[in-house]
Amino acid sequence: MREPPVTGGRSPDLRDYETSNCPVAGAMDILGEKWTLLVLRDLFAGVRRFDEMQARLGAPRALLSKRLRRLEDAGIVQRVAYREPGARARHEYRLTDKGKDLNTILVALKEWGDRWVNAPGRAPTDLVDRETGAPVRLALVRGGDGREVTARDLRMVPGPGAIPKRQA
Amino acid sequence: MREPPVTGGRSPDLRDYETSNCPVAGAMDILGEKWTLLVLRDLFAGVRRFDEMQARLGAPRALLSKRLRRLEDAGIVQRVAYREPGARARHEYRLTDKGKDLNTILVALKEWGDRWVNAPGRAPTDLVDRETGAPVRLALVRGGDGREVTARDLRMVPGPGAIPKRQA
DNA sequence: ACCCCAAATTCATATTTTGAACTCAGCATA
DNA sequence: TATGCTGAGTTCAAAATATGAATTTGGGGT
Repeated sequence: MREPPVTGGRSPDLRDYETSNCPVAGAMDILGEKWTLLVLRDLFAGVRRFDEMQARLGAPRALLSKRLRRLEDAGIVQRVAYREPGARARHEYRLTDKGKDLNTILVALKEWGDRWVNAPGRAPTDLVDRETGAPVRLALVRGGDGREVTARDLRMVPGPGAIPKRQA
Repeated sequence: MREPPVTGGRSPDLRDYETSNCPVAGAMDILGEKWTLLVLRDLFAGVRRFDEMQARLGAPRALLSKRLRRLEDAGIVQRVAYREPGARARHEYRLTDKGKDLNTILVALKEWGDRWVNAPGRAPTDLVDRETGAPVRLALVRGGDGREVTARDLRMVPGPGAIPKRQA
């Protein structure tokens, strides 16, 4: 009756566990509001000032303000004071380590968008190795030997934090 | 005046290009509505029926219905007819290739959530290699030799589809 | 003919988002 | 001392979305 999941083997069935501590849900709780991931895209692209971000996004100023505050509260961005010569002190937004660690999420979105949304071979940006200039991409790798595996080799199993449902 | 982006080198500045064809924006346009990525999480976990999904998510039925239709229209899920013995024909939702390719996005969200949202070392699921059982993770790899690189080695440069802004 | 079930749809109420206008603080200029 | 400018917001009314409960739909089984 229960058919195997896309990412999974025969058993155990992931559906027999609680979703309350799901890390995807936890991440989406912070990142899932409208504009938030695009704000982060801009931060990764080096945009740090409110007005520049607002102009690029076209988001309502009130929303942008709200989102930046939420990201600050979550420890993803940090307000940093700066002063341009002959202007008063202001502040800009910078990614914290927790924020920079969102990198793979943005890269994954970019790669999927490049493959399925835009015209093929017309990506507006490329990711390259800083030293060699060789293209860089996201891949699933096996711990230990660091060998690449395909999505079909992947299996999801209950981890140390899995919470079984009563009455499966 | 322009400070270097987090992911980038000295120049060219990515902010001098249009954002209209941004693949992240394109992806978020489809995936960015409330519940959508959690629906996909469930589909990856093997949930295929409307009611089971609704019960797990706690989302309003109307929304879930709307989201599934949108994912179907986008070619990410497919309605497939099935019949359980002694019941009438129904249909279930399955990921298409385009949908399965969202895998890395979900894995990236999972990994970030595991690192920053949940209690350390208490991930509810582990990703393992189907054959060896070895842990699998997402990594940035260099094309050609397939060597892993760090986020600090990464640089974003304008690609073939980059559209310069007038009057930079 | 009547009941059950999965898969929705409807509808009234809440919450969010939008866009334009307004505020605020401090430097510059007169 | 007043006036203006600029970046970074806040306010507010209208529009769009989300919520949750109740209802509908289309078969099949008894």
